[in-house]
Amino acid sequence: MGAHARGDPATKRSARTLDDVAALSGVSRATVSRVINGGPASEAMQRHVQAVLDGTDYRPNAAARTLVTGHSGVVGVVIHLDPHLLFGDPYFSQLLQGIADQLAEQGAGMMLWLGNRTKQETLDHVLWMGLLDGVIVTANTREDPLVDGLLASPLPTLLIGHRSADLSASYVDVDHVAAAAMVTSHLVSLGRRRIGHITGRRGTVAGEDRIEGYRRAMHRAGLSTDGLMFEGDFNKPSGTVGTYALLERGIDALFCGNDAMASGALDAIRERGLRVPDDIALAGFDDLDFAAHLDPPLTTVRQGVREQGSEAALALFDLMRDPGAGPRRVILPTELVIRPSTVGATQRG
Amino acid sequence: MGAHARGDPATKRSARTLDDVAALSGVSRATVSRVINGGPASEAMQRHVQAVLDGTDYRPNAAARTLVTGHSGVVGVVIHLDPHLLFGDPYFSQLLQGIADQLAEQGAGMMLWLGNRTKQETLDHVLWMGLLDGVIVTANTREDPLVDGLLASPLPTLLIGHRSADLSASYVDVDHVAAAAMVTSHLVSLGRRRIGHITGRRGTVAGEDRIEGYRRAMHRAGLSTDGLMFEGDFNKPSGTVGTYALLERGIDALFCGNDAMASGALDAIRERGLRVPDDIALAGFDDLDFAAHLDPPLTTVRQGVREQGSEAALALFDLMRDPGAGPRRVILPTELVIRPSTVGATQRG
DNA sequence: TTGTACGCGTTATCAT
DNA sequence: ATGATAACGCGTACAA
Repeated sequence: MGAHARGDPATKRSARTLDDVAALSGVSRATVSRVINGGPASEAMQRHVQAVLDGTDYRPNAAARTLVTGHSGVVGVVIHLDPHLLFGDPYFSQLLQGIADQLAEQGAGMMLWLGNRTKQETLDHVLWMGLLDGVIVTANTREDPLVDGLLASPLPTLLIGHRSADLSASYVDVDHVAAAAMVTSHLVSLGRRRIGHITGRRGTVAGEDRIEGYRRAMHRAGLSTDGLMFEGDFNKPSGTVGTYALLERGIDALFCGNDAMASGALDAIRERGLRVPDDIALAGFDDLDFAAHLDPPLTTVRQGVREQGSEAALALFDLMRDPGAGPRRVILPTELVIRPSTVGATQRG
Repeated sequence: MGAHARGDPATKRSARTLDDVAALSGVSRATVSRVINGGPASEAMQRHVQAVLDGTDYRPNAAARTLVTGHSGVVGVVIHLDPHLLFGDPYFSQLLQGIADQLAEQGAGMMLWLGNRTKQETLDHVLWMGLLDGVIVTANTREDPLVDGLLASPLPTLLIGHRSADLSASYVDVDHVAAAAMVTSHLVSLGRRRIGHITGRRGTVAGEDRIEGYRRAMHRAGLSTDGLMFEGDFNKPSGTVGTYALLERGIDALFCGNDAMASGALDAIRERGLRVPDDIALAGFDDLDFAAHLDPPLTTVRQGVREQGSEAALALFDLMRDPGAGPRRVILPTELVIRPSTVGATQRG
């Protein structure tokens, strides 16, 4: 019942420290360290020590290693969001997957902070926890003391999304304005004239940039946006509510700030007995998995959320490797994915 | 452009180590350490050092602290699941929220591993990363080398869910068998006789335990289960497919292994032109947020997923505090939530 | 109450 | 190529 190596297939000799292994192999601890870390060592010595190593349950002490090298191999990830927003939106799960994937690939650990606390508390916590080599943080609102604090700290910081003020910051983002303009122009090109827009949450960069893109495209086409916008919050219900409102004012197309709201819009449109795309052409943003399986499949903007995550991790590693080389800025491409919700294929086969 | 304390509201004096602070306050570093950690120190000294401390940007070095104390204040969380299963299922997001919440509450950090790697790789990684005070891992399949490895390691380990073989392990779980029997009995009590069951993924504890509960309740009621079971996988599509299959064989009620599959079942039932609950009484398991908003709202089993997460964190802390006191076993209560999908209220208002 | 000094386990610098 | 030995920054027994 003791805490011995019960369950080990081959019973390994216990060696807690480098000195233990050194004693077991009859060499100095420095040599063992070199064998482990690939320092200069003769072929014979390599094999000898490695053999001993394999016969023990030795694991390097991460704290000691971190103390002397100055880096831990751990990066922080901060996704500060109201819990119900966080798990309601597949976007963040995918983002997390992308980050986790790439970090694992690089052999790095990941410390995670979700939005359960105030931003100030979270900031203190992250900074206090020291031992981080760098941090990835989602920057989705215009005002964000958490992001400010991280950027002001000595910690290498990489933003996912960015505010226009983040001039000297490193970030990964997509061009929301251009992408939104692209969708809107697509609707225009289909001959639609009264194109509504259900916006994302006020104060978010993505939400407001997409509004800007919508506005520009409409203006470019010589179309008015008066009374055609409804303030949503990125959640499905607001898509439904907003659609009822906009239908009253007469629209022939609708661009929703994200897929979730487009899904809600679809419910409202169907409930009113209207057809998509015949009566209303509908488009979303994100291309989440379900978008292709809606009825009809949804035209939307694909932004490779997962890729954003892994690119962020990659860029952070680059930043950590050479912090002096200036900020890393990555703008990922977006893609207009045209599906029957706008192009009007017949409903089914 | 230097890495100075630019951006600090009040420009703090830089103090990287305890010695720096000691020099600044004219005392020994031991005294500063005591003030920080609440050791014996005079009132006057407390105030004096604290004042100096507040005037600096000093932060304790986590690695050094960990090295000497032997604990890091960081716990690992391992949720090993196929990515598409992970983010398709709100269950895990909520679980993670519950865990993260409680860990933050306790001032602990959280290192996260998701299922991007093989279990062996993940195991090595977690163990290699040392410096963990304990680990929480989801145990949802019958065979799991990852869980086995963690349990065999010296790391305090807490399971969420458990296999019957995990006798000496600490875990938080619900009684799936009893809960599934409860739902099934509810359907029986409504006069239903041909009650179908769409199971969870084969090999999962939750899936097989719920089958067992269903079987027992049916047997107790003297009902046969022949041809009434369909093997699902916890995902919505399998609910739809399974429902079509079971409808062919004639059922008047359906118990799905989770809410996601029940949602898929609803689509199939509606598509066949049948009514819920009039023609088919429908029940799920989990009581995820959307269950109450289905049409009709879904009868299901609430299992406080979030609570499971926070209870797991709590139990782990308890285990770490006194590892000798034997395994901690927490069985959380479940609750049958009866809604119109079984009790047959009129469709709306 | 406060200061001195040692040890935590590792890597890195220096001789050899 | 290998072995002593000095850091790394902190907590804490022990001495004062």
